Amino acid sequence: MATLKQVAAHAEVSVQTVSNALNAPHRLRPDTLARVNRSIELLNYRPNRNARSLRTSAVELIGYCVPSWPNRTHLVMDQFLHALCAAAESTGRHILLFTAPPGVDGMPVYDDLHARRLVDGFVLSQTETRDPRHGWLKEKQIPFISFGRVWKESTQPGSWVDVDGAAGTALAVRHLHETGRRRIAFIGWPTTSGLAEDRLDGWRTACEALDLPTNGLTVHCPEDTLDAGARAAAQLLDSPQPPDGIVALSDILALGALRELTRRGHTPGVDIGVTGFDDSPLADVVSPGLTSLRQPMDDIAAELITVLTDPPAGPVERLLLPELIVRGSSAPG
Amino acid sequence: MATLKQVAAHAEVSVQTVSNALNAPHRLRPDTLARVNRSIELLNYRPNRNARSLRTSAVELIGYCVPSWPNRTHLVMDQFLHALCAAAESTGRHILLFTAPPGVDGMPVYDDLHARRLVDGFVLSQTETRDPRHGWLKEKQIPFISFGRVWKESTQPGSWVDVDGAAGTALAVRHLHETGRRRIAFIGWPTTSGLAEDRLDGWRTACEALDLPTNGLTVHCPEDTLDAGARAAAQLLDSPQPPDGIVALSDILALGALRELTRRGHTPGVDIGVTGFDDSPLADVVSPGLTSLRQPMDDIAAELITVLTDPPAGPVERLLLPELIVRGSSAPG
DNA sequence: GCGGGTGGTTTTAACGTTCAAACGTCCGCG
DNA sequence: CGCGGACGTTTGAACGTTAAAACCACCCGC
Repeated sequence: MATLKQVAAHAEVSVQTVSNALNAPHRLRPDTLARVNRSIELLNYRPNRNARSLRTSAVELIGYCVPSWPNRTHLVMDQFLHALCAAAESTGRHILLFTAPPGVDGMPVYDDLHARRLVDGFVLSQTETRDPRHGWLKEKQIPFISFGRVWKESTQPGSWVDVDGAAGTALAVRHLHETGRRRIAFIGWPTTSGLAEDRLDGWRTACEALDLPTNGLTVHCPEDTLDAGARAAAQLLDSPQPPDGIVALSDILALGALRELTRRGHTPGVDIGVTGFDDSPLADVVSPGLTSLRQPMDDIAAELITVLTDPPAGPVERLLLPELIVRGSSAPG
Repeated sequence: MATLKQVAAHAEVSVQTVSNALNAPHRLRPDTLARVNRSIELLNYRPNRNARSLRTSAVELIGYCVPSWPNRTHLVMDQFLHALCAAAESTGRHILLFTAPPGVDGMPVYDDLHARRLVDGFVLSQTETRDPRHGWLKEKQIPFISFGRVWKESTQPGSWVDVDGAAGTALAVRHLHETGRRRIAFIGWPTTSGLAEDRLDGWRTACEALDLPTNGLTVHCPEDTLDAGARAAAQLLDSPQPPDGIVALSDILALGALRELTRRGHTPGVDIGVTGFDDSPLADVVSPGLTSLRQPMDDIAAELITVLTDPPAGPVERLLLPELIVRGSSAPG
């Protein structure tokens, strides 16, 4: 494995000149630069990142705690990770994975990784209501950026990027309205979760803006399962004035609803329009396809990495819009 | 941030003695050790990993290329990643994520990460038929371990760990047989994929061992979607002698089959037993629950890390058994 | 012909750690 | 009493890189 020293010897310049050829090429005379580059090429030199990091004290690694939500399926994690990696790589950085206990118990792990200089900072996700990690990291002056808001706190420590769930469900409502639906229901989770409240708000606001009814058109499912979605749909369909559109908080709930509709002989997309959230791989794999709100993973990841690695003066608080992917469940072919 | 030097000054010993206190405590006199440890504690010292790696030329990081299979849903990736991280951490290592083009085009990325000493070695997954990566890495003497076999090669470069798909489907067949089924069908993929062939073999062998019929009881789906699974089930049910059990190659196909059964008024688990493969989160989220074969992720990950970080003399080739998780789709509760 | 830049290159030192060798002290043994 | 060895500790050097300062030509203007 070639080192700077060997390249320098080969190109008959000093070590520092080779270093400059890589980090500040404008400082070299063009012919020297060419000669050095030839030697680099010839010896197949690659800078040793450990030596560089030791000197500059920047490791160009970003920590990400691999999530393990026990009871919630995480169907788009691979998309997120891929986007995050790609965004990091576009700035010459990489993602380091680790595990940690949830909540404040995990903080020593974060601290240790940072103190031992394994990472420069962290990307947080799976943020929870009143997530303690943000305050802790801020306190310790460890760089981080949050994907997701710390709900129900008046002021949130640090910067965050999130998807505008309310705008998303509003988008779904308007789409269903445009395709002729006039009674649009919402299937969600209990509003103890900030995310659930956000998406519910969007649905309600959009309905009111369009003069659509909202009374008796919400069901809160205790869990995120197909059965729960199916039961919610059944409850709505059995009501005196059943809906002709359903906005679901998640793809899983939406798929459950679709199953119930099909079971009762309805044709999703024709009789009743249904939308989900997240555009998980499943949305494209069922029939009819499930209309769903895709989180703009590439934009999210790019923003996360930018803000983390090159932080502006003040805190960044950035909401991104999801995109409605229309499939057969709301507007057949 | 405290350094060895500062700890040494505080404990009134030399730098090397502090280093020894951490790496070879038996060399110190007990009272010196205690004194040094007190100083370490007091100054909250954490060794700088970059400096250590520079000296020892081992970074204790393992590269893993974040998969992006375009048309195949990867529902258990989060489980795998979590297990892999945990296994790495139990040996003081971590996982570094990266992206790379598929096949041989991605190899420069692997090479670069290794040459620049960002990683010590790699864990490969998403191995394909005649995967070129193994030979390439072996050639370059870059350490790696494969999760998954390179199918259809007589000899595979390097060590691998894999799940015994044939044993899995055989397990499913015997389970369905024990619960009284006598015509057990198989829904799979075209046998161009080694994995598909493996699981098909297991089904066939088990059926033959039990004197069960196999003729006209296989369907090969071109894609891994719910619809494909549903169509396959329909085709089987429409045949002159319909099956009373279905072993599916994937959870997705199994769920498609379940949907078709329900649609036709059958009761899965009672009339017909169905099993899937992978025990994805969905298996537990549908009703009735889907009986499925769980890959022993923790064992797989532990084995991968062990073989990679502490390789035995010869190549390791290790098949692990999946575990049958019985739910309502095969044996209602 | 001489002070003052300027552009290009080299020298020196440092980042924080570990390895290998040197060192000093104490002990047992002949 | 002196010598070899074991034990515990320190010294010196090195890992591969970059920041900062020093250096050296060379050119310019007066």
